[in-house]
Amino acid sequence: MRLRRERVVDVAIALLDADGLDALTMRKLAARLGVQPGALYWHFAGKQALLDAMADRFLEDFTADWPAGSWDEQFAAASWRLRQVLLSHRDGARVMAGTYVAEPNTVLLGNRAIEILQAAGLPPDRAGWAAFAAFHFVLGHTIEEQAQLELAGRGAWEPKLTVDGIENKLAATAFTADPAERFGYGLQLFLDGIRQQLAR
Amino acid sequence: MRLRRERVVDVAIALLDADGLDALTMRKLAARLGVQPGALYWHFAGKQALLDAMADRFLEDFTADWPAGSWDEQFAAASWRLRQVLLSHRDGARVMAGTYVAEPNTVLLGNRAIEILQAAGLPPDRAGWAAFAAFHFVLGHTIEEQAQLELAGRGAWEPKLTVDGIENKLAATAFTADPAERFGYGLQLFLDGIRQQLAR
DNA sequence: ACCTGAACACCGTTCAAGT
DNA sequence: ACCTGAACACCGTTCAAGT
Repeated sequence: MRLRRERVVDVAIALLDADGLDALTMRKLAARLGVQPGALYWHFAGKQALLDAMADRFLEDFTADWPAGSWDEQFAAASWRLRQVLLSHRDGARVMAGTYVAEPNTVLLGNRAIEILQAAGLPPDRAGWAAFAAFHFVLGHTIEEQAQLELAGRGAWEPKLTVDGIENKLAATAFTADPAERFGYGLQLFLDGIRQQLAR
Repeated sequence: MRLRRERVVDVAIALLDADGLDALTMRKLAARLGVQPGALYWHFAGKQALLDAMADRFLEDFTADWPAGSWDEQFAAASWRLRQVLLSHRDGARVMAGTYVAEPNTVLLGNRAIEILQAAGLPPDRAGWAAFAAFHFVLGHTIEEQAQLELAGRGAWEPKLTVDGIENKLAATAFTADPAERFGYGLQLFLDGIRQQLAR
């Protein structure tokens, strides 16, 4: 069968969803594929290359059905959707954060984001920087959101609201509120900032 | 000597700066301390606890000499300084990104950021969410900045400006421009967003 | 072209026992 | 209180050799 490379990514993602990123090893993956560990290195240069392929798979068909509307509606919808895609795979955000933007679907998404912002009126380079900043926010937020999910799922979960006798305000606001509400607020902050830039 | 725990962190950071995060292993650290690997587990519950302590050390004296000025000047200055601190240690941003906000200096910094934004006029919870969003931006930006430094230092560095025949616009804008300029732009976007919120 | 067998050079962590 | 000795249960990666 000539569909090996794709199947490796399929099973790797299944393993990720089941056991998490820390438990995703080349050896376990090989075992599940009924193959020797070394065989994987014919298909992928190394573990990171496999992770890159997995992250890119997350974004499959992402740009295919793109949201309609004004530039800020499109940008907001895409951001919400990216968060959703990352949340739909265990440790999804952490996987994506470790990759470099060089795989096809990732490039397509980045280009699309830049085009939206350019069409809105931002200069090309600023559009790129803004897209990057937004990407960092979504990743950072979702990594932390999933980290909380892991901790909650693994039992022991006390937010540590005071440390060394001083109040942990960041923890208090972050762990109490609804993650989606927090995400929406950060996104709004970002969009307001771009609008302000456009007004200049 | 009763200063063991602190010395472990000292040497761990020295090892990080010299060889990078991937080469920082408990066994190498133990060897450099002239001790058996197992000995480290008397001082730290595990490797992550050591990493947490290292990240918190990065922020030592951070809140001690806090910038003066209006709320946005203070916030901007603190952001620039955080980036600088992370850049001053190899893989510094990646180390900090892996930790949870529960160590003393990290908590102090988070609280300070929230207080600034609250004094500016943001409600307590919004101040926390905004501080988190800013933190995510700084970390995300600096991780990627250091990833580029690693790649550049390790030789092979061609930005891959096209992939599968399509242009990689994100890479083009991100790898061409001055990182500090990009950082400043993202920060401005963020501050503009907060000002917009305050105006409502 | 694709995989096996078998090795190399490591890891983090635990824990009885020592001092 | 702090560390040793020694083990346990793994890792990612390479590469000749097979088919």
